[in-house]
Amino acid sequence: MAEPLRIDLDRTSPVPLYHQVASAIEAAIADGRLPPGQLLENEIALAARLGISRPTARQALRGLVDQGRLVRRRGVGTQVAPARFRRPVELTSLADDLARHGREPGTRVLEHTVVPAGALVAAAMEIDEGTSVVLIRRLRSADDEPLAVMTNYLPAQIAPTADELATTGLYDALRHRGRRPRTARQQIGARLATAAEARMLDEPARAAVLTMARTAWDEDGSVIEYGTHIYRASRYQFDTTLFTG
Amino acid sequence: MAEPLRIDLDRTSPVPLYHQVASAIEAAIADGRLPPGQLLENEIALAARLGISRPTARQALRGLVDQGRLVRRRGVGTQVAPARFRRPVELTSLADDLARHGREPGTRVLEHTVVPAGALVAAAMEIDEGTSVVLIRRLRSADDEPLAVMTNYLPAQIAPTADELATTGLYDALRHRGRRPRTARQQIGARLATAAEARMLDEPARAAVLTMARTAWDEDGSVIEYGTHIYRASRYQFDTTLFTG
DNA sequence: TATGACCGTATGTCCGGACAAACCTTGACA
DNA sequence: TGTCAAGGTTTGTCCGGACATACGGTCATA
Repeated sequence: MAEPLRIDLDRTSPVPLYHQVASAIEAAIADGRLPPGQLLENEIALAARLGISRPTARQALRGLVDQGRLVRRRGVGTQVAPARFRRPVELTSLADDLARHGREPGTRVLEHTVVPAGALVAAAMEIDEGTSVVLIRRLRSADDEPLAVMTNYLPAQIAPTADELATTGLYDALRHRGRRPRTARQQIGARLATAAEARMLDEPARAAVLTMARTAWDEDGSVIEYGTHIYRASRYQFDTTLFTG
Repeated sequence: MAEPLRIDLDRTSPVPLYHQVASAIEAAIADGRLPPGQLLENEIALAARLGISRPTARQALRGLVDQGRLVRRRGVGTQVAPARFRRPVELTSLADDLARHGREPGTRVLEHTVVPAGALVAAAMEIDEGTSVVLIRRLRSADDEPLAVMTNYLPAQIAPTADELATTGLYDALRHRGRRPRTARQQIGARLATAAEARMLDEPARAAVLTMARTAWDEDGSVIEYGTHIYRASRYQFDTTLFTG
């Protein structure tokens, strides 16, 4: 322990105390003030210093341990976890991926219509065949280079407008409507591009493309989105980190 | 609430009370005594009935909520979550995938040699260039149909023998040596098969193949395996489920 | 010098209580 | 009949305390 991390608490804020503490520590880890392996002060000292109870301090630390940002050992203390054990917190969207690599996302909305759900779409969305859904097809790009063609189906009452999608990602728009994805199932495969796809993506004929089909559910367990996407395999790959129980 | 779930606690056991409670509820969910959507009795009643304090009851329930087995809403109560919220537990291997679909895995070991690590392999395995590693190349099949060509690099001291690999999966062999993978990072992409690859996989020339590069670490943070794999896109796709924190 | 017992430290488990906030239902009123 | 306010229910947050258990180092002893 060099010097203890400074944490300002606001007891008038509606944000719970434990969350304020956790956010402060998380931020310190993220920007390097707390490097991997760094030992934190112990719970008792932390609680005393901040003027909170030990259970509250523990609640803050436990959340960070659950995210894999801290590791704790009895008799030893609490330290910052190695970077590779930290689990991602959000379902990533293409916009997030690009932003992380410092690339500029772009969107051209190719189609935005209401259609009756076909058999496949209805099954994926867990609705009756023929129910009206909004179909959105977008050409996504990074630094003005075409990257993917995305086809999404959404329940009519939560679908973003074409204007929204031109400036923001689909998941951001959904979050803005208070529908936060909680679970998603995705299937990743590959095939050869059709002539039309190759043209749109600026690829040679019969190039390999990555395919991804994804269904996303919110916390109520209802489907908020189903999409089938095609990515240029020459410019994009899926990068995931997995953890054991 | 039909009838309350019967839970027997053993206060002399070294197993914490909250864990005994959580296990009992988890088992009841697993075998269907508590179906999805079922409302549990409230925390206070549960604690009183079992003779434990409310914080202890909450700790049990919180663990199950974190695993996605229960959902709670203030003013409403605690319910068993929809089935799809239950998280998968393990890093999956090909053998696991095939077993889940009831297909018979097969392995032909094409190569099993000691080689000095090249620049790419050394970087991925976090070792010095030129260090001796074991290279293993296998042709994997399902129901006698070729499915993938897998190339793995392992630290020499933990590498399974060719005989082991003929009958069991790589991860099983590593687990058998006490090296359990804890984290893995994988990159999934696609490209066209080379002529030799197409021949091995029984695919037409210039077919699309899925590529996967994976690095796995154990609980100490040391690399236990690095592999680059090629899958027949016509017969295989990656199926993953994602969750938000 | 090597080894084992001891002890301080830090987290793990558990208890009891109090108030706040969100949710649903009910009933009164327009 | 429709709507809004009130109240009861349930989980969320926070406090204070107590003892248990695992870890690591130190010190005394063989």
